[in-house]
This record gives sequence, C-alpha cells and structure tokens, in this order.
Amino acid sequence: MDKSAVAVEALATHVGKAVVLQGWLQNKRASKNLYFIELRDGSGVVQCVVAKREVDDASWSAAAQATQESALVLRGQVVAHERQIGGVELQASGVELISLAEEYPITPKAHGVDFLMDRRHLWLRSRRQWAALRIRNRVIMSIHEFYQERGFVQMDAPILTGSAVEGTSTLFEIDYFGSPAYLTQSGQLHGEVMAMAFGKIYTFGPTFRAEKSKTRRHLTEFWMIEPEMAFYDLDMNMDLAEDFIVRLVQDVLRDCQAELTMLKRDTAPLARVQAPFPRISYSEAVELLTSPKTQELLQQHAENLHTERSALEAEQAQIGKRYGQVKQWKRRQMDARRIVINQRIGEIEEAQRNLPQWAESARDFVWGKDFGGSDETLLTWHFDRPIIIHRYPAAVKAFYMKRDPEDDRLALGMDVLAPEGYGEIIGGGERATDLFFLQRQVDEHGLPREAFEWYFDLRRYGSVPHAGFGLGLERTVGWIGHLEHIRETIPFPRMLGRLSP
RNA sequence: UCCUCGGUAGCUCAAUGGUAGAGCAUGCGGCUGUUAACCGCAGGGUUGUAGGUUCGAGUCCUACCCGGGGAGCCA
Repeated sequence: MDKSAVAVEALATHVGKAVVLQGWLQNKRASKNLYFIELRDGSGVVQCVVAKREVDDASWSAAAQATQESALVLRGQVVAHERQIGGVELQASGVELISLAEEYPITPKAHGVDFLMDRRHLWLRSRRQWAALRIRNRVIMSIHEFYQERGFVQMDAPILTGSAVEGTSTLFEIDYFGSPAYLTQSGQLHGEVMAMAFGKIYTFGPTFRAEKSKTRRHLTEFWMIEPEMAFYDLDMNMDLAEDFIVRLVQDVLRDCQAELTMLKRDTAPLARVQAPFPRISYSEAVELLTSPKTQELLQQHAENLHTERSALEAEQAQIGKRYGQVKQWKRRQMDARRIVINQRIGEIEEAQRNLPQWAESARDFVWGKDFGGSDETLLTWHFDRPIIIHRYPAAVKAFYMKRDPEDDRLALGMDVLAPEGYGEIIGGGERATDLFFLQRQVDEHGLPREAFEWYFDLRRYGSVPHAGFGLGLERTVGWIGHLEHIRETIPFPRMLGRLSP
C-alpha cells in the first residue's frame, strides 16, 4: 500500500502534480487508443484518462482488462478540466490491476429496490448511497458539535431495558437470563436521570420499534438523538429544537455541495430553513387543517397532477404513433422516455387515489385525535419551512408529559414537522415534575409502578422543570437529502422482512 | 391486520387474447476526448406457483407465494 497515495477529494490542490491513486473502477468508456476510467476511492470519483501512447504495454492491458469494481492503482498527472465533477482529471502514466472483479451485478443502469436491498453490501458503493451516507456523517458531526459547543454532556442510555416507555405492542422482547427484557424504544427516561446529574445532556443511540409499518418513513432499528435539559420549559425546548435543525441543515448546505448535487437536491427549500419556524398550537393546527384553505391547496394539487398526467399521456401516445417509423437510436431514446413516463404516471395514479382520502381525513378531523401522516403533510404545505406544533391533547401523548397549567386537557408536548412531506422529525416536550401526578399517570396507562420507582425518585429528590426531545436521525437525513426512502439513510436498514445483509 | 399496485432474459422494462421484444450487462469487432459514450454482430426465456376459461393465455378468472406503496402506530 502506498502511503503517498492521494485521496480523490484532495486532488483539486494537486493540479499539475504527479500523484498515486488507489481505488475501484466505477465505470469505463473506451475508444481505440483511449480508456476513460472513473475511479472511486471512497472520498470521491475522478475520471482517469489512459492514452495508449502515454503508458507501457502492461498498463494498457491492465486498463483493457479492468472490469467494473476491479481494484486499481493509477499513477499520473492531475490536470484541471472544466467539464469534470471536482474540476480535475488524471492523465495516467501507469495502471496497475490489484484485483480483477467478477461480473458485477449492479450495472450503471436502473435496478429495482428488492434487487438492490439484497445486495446492500455492494449497493453502498454506488454514488447515490455514497452521497446520502456522507450527508448522514456530516449530520452526525454537526449534532455532536452543536451540543458540545453548548455545554451538553453526551450520555448513553441503555439499549436493554426492563420497562416499556411507549406501548408494549411495539417492543422487541428478548430473553434476559430467563426474564423478559426489551430493546429500548427511547432513551427518554434515562435521559431525565442524567439531566438531573449533569444538567444538560444528550443521548445518541439506536432505538427499536417492532411496528409492522411498511412505509418509506419507517425502520425497526433507527438512531435517535435525545437532548434533555434541567431548568428548561417548553419555550426554551422549542428554541433549542429550532436552532438545532437550522444548524444541521446549514452545515450540510455549506459542506456537502457535491453530495447534494449528486442527489439532485433542490437546495432552495434548504436555504429557507432559518429561524423562526412557525409555532402553532394543536388547536390552531386543527383549525388550519379543517379550513377551506386546506381544501383549496388539495384542489390545486389535484389539478396539477391532472395536468401533468394529461401531458404525459399525450406524449406517450405520440411515442406510440411514431415508434414504428423512426431510426434505431431514436427508438432507444423513446424506450427510455417511455419507462420514465410510465413510472411517473404510476406515482400520479397513486397520489390521485390517495388524495380524496387526504381531503376527507382533513375535513372531518375532530379535536382530540392525533394527526395522521397525510394531515401532517397538509399542515406543512401551508408554510415554507419546518413548523412546530405544540400543546397536544394529553390523551395522545406519553404519560410523562407535563399538563398545560392553563388548560388541563393539554400536554406541553411539541413536534417539529419537516416540509416536503417528510413529516415528524422531532417529538418532545416539557416533563411532568409532580410525583403524584406521575404515579397516577403510570396507573392509568396500565404500567407497573414498581418498574418506575427509580424514575419517581427524580421527583422525590430535587424535582425541577425540565424538557427535552428526540430527533430521528434517518428521517432528518432523508429530508435534507430529499431521499425517496429512509432505507437509503442508514448503511444497513432493518425493516419489516429485512435483516440481511 | 386491512387497502392498493406489481411479479416477463442476469438487470430495467415493452408486448388491442393471436410468431415473447428493446436497452443495459456479457462476448467479439469498429471508433483519438468519452460523460449512464457511441456503432455493428452474437449468445441469453418453463412470462412467480397451482388450477381454470378459450381453437389459442404473458394478457381473462380463482387460490396461494413473494415484493413495492399506503392506513393504523410512530422518529
């Protein structure tokens, strides 16, 4: 291994110099005396030009032999080249084949989800996955920076627990030396413990939910960041959540331009993610949801879908008519276009099927229910940035939430909803401080008091106002990267029916 | 659990109930700058499974299996 090898991402600072690159062949284009090799090294991708007259025979035949994902060492000079991503390419002087790859299953063309998921261990090498997971990395870094700069202490909550926080139906149960134990659903309660010991803390760990949800927003194993702060009320909690999200988005916007470009992410909506976020109470949200304004937005959306579909269908008909009379290469273009059209029409059809239900759900929404996925999406349509909804009916929130002193029906909870249909990325609130209230809540939720004695102790020994929230890492990354599915935001997604690789 | 869409070549997809095709990938040949390169040729199929309707089924019907998306629930 060559210690002097340069990372692709650093090449811009090596223009005009001779370098050694180590990596894998992502794609190759050939003409008689020239190979264009796209070399991937994990830090980026660079085009390497291998010209027959510039290299020796061994190098030339190595370049000829190299298949997709073959491992290579390339030597050459870095030259500036306007048309390349990153602005540089390598003029190769030597090619060494380290390992000849067998026929690679993931080709440069499209593949289906199931096929790719079965090959997740290889799929991770693809550009989109690279971009998505680099954004994940940047977000994780920002999370730690944000809290560490503010004097928060990182404290891990246990993953194995003896008690449930949320409903028991979504718990993964395991055998713990003959007793039942559960994989954690939230570090919440332990976070409160640590906040009483360290003041301001945050947990960062995996969370498990045995929900039988098959949607683009659900994983059975996901990562959650849960800050918990002593002497914080609901407003301070919302301020923190707002600053936090702005920071994550702006860091990615600044440091992940290449990744966002690769994902074809429209960055305008991200640039608008600035404080303050609209803060609306649950009751105001219900009013908004059931208002004519929401129905108008739905109507407009339905019309847009209809117009788009008509245009696509007209184009489809045109293609069908002309198909028999055109040249081969044109026909191929038409085939490709036809596939894109079919896919989009499928999406529109589904949206058109769902829209009436969305409208009905919004129109008939009654105070007291929790918002469904479509309701949340509709609420975010009214705004151009994330929104915070606070003061939910106590009945739909967790037992440990503090009641609103001004209205006992309400809990001092808050959710942050991401725009563009990505839904809830934060859930949290101010915690109840009163021992007797909590004991009653535990009883009413049918939970065993004994299991919460240690939690009750926090209210016996110096109980103070405190608050916190949980941020879903994968949903956040999915939203920032505008990814179609949450499974692309984590290296090895765990979902219903998916445990491997 | 329910609703909905789908399963055709290694992959992605076509195919008014009437001879199963295209692109990519693979192999061979061509091309001095390509950007999912391009051009030519070749090999590649028990249309998810089991029944049924029909002169004839990839296409219609029934059941089952597998997958996508959504509801419920949630980050």
